[in-house]
Amino acid sequence: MKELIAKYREKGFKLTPQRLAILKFLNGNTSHPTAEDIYSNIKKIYPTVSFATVYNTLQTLKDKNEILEITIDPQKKHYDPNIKPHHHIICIECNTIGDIFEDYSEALRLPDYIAMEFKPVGSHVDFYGLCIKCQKKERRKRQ
Amino acid sequence: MKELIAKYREKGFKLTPQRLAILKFLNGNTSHPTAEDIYSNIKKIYPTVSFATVYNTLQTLKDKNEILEITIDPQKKHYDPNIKPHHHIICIECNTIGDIFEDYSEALRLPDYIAMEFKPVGSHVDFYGLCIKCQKKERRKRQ
DNA sequence: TATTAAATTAGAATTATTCTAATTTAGATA
DNA sequence: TATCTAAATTAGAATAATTCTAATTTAATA
Repeated sequence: MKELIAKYREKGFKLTPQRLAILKFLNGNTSHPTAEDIYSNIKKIYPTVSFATVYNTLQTLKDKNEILEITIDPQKKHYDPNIKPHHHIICIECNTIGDIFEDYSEALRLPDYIAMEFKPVGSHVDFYGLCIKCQKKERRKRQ
Repeated sequence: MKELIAKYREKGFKLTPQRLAILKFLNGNTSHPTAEDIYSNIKKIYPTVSFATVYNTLQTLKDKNEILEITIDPQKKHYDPNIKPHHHIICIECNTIGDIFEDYSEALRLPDYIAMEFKPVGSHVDFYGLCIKCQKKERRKRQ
């Protein structure tokens, strides 16, 4: 956490307690929280925190390339503090998101006809499926 | 268009003029319209059409597997009448979406550790990049 | 310690989407 | 062809996610 603080101060971040709480919450978090998730967690410690602060901080972190915004859930955005390029799988039942650390970039070549229209800068694979919990629920239902 | 009508009537669709206009608009459309795009287009012909009708029809079409909902633009959903599985590339400047007809499924194997947590049912690749128009704009800016 | 640019806040505004409940209508049936 | 009814349409309200506003506070520097 010490390094975290040093790191953000270095980047010109003004380190407020709210912001620090958000950073702490995100640090190493693999649950892909939404803004709402972050807000309600921080609110426990700083009951006056506002959504604006959460969104502002997320925006700043995005701008500084410290978090990824994940567009895989049709309902809302999720955030991921792991900025190493990776992919995701979302459960079509409960929307749980899992991380996939696998480099598919070699295989993901664009066909020529589209390379003429777009210059790619990156790619991301959305897998969708059923998480283990929802698989079990499905099985129970079917019996 | 004749077949289109027959096809939907077969499926138990009640064919109202508004709905028909939506079907017509979507048929063969590769622009990945949003609900708003569809609404404003239909409104030209049926000025009293409501968003509810557009969303209802989209929902029905989704249920009947006649269109795909695309979650690639963080701002809103896009719709695609091409239900053949394919992938997309979105311009990070103007949000234009292009289709990529390429089967990557062989390459997109899930690593074991995640296959234990999720049973995959599908996948979709989001490419992001710059469309040709925005590439040109960028070049102009840089000069 | 004073200064100030940046951050926080409550709450309003905006945008996308969904819901409601009254009305209309397509298509089946008599 | 007229009647019936379940399904579709509508205006507008409601909801949910996100962004904006403008007044206030504060972290970090000088």
